[in-house]
Amino acid sequence: MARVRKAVTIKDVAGDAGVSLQTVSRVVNGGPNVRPQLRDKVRASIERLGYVPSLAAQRMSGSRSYIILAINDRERTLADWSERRGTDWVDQMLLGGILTCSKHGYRMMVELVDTHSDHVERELGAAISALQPDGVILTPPHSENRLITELLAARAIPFARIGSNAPGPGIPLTMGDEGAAHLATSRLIELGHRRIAMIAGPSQYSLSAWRIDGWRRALGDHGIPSDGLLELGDFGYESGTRAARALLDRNPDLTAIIASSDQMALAALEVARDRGLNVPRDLSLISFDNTPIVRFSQPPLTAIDQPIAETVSRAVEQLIARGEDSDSDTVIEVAAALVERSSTAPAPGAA
Amino acid sequence: MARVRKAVTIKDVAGDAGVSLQTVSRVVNGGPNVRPQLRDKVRASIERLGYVPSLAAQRMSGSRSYIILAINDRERTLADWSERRGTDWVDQMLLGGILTCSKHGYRMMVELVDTHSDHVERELGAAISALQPDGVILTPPHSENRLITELLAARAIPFARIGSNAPGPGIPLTMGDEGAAHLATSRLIELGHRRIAMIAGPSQYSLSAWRIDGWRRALGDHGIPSDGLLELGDFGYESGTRAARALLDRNPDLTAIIASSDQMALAALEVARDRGLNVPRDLSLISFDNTPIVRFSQPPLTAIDQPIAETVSRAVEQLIARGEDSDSDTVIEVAAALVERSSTAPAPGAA
DNA sequence: ACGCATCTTGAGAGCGTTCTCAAGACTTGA
DNA sequence: TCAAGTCTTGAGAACGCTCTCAAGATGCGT
Repeated sequence: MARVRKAVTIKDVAGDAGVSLQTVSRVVNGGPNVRPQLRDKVRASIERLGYVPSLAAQRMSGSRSYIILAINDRERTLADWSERRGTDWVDQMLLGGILTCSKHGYRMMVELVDTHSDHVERELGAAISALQPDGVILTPPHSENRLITELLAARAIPFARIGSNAPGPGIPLTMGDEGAAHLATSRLIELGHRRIAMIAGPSQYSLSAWRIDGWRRALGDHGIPSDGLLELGDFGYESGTRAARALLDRNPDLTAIIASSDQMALAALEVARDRGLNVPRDLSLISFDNTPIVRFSQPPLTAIDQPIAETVSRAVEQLIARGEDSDSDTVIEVAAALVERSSTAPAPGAA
Repeated sequence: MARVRKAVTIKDVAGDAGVSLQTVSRVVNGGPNVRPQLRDKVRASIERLGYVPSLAAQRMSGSRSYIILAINDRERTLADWSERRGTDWVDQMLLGGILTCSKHGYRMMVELVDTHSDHVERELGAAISALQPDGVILTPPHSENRLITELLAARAIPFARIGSNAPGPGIPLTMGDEGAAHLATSRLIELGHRRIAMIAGPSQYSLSAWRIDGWRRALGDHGIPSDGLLELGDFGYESGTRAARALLDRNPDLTAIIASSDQMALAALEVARDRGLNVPRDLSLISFDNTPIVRFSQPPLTAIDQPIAETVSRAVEQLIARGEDSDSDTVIEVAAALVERSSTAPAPGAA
């Protein structure tokens, strides 16, 4: 019926150590002015009783809630999830976030929000009111969603925008998309490829443009034209199939494709297989994301590893460190790396 | 500096609607005795002001925290994650849980606990003290970890044990492992297979034994012996490689393998490929889990879909519905399904 | 030694909500 | 019409913590 063992409160500790609540609170929060002798005594009591402050009570009195909220798009996440496609952003955010949060005594909560319509304000607003998080982490494409950023700014909730380098409220972080695309493209050029196509993401994502820029720049570095070598997808498998077919139809001499997501890359892999093209012998493939699925395809794909977890981790740290005034103009950039597996090889007929 | 727009509290609503705090509280919580006219008035105020109760304050006063905690093994999760193997249990728990929680106004939090050593009590205890969750969900093998179940029982926190059918405190739920293994094995027998091996999970998992039982029972149904056809792994890729090799070495006439995890199945797939065996022509393969990675292997694997999300969802519902006294003797069983893809085919030389 | 600043400690209020309990309004039955 | 309920509403305490502020203890310069 009633709780068997009532939770240990600060009062119990105070009684046990023979001091006031306030002193215990100071010790717990690392307050500056406590005699070492008393501090040790209080610490011993805390240890003995197994006292851990109640998050709820801390939130009630102090200003902090020790909660960082990660926002994800509900529709997209649920679709990916129910169709067993993998929900990498959510996973990476959760795990990257949890680790860094717990290092600072914080917790991470994941919230799925319908960011499509004007439900945003209602849903995100409700989450914020209920949780009163100390910070919010936004991922593309929500990082640049005016409705969201303005809501957060209006409520004075510190937030990080991943995948955005635009000025404005919040802390901007990027994952070096331009550089990563440049790196991947350069690597292919180095392998002798000259006809290198790009299956990019949808245009409402800034990172789509950055990746296209990086690809174009690498080609330009070597005076290679990019005409007819660009297709847009929506990161999903089907769009990858369509894009790969169009690219291959239009460019019979194509020897390499860079896809802006693992799903699209795997789709391209299947299109190639259907057409009797061997990857990597006839066609090299590089994908973006490096989620678990590309490790087990045949062949395993060379991929740009999106450092989502690390970026989220950085975001969490910034949010915690800065507290209230969290706006920043300097973009934090976490570099992406190229993980070479077996879907890339020298261009056919190249040295 | 200070919050720009102070959060809307129940007091604001009370003022706006011209009633007492208590009445607003009653309306919010669906209390029984409020005049319809007043209720509507209060609701209108809530709507207009965009009031959402503070979780922290609710927890402070009422008995509930509206938080369900999902426990996962830190070490295992982090290993799977940092090596990009996929963290399916965490994903499924999170998403299955979030959906059902939010349907009831609850939230789900994921906690990584070092369940290896005696850190359990410390870490889990701390999480419980800090969060004071209304319920905890345990997954294998922690569902049967005495240290954990006793800690939860002692603190009178309702909890669900997924993958456990043993008596004891908490709500037991299983995913029909015996039946699923029986189903998979029967299907292979139906396809003409007679030499069907099993790569099972480690013995500290009850579900390992259940799956073995189901496999044996199906073989027994048809008078087929199982000698020399069982290997144990640890669910990981490397263990799958070892097991598949041993099995194939020992049984040259093997035509089918059931693996107790996707990782082990993919390992078996590679072992087969190395030995020049075509899957499914020479060797059929069925895995357990049905995580995203098996959809994109070559060939895509036939798999038992572990209904983790649905099971977690059921667990959440039970936890919420039962409240305080959550012990149950009747095991809730969520059935697993067989998803046929391209790694299964009639046995070589069969009709 | 004295006055003043600084360090250390504690008392009391307040955070937003729900709980308990009491008071008033409204029924119902005779 | 009156007594005895039942509904409806509100007042005040309580939850566990941190904040503000004040008081006592200690240290410093002269």
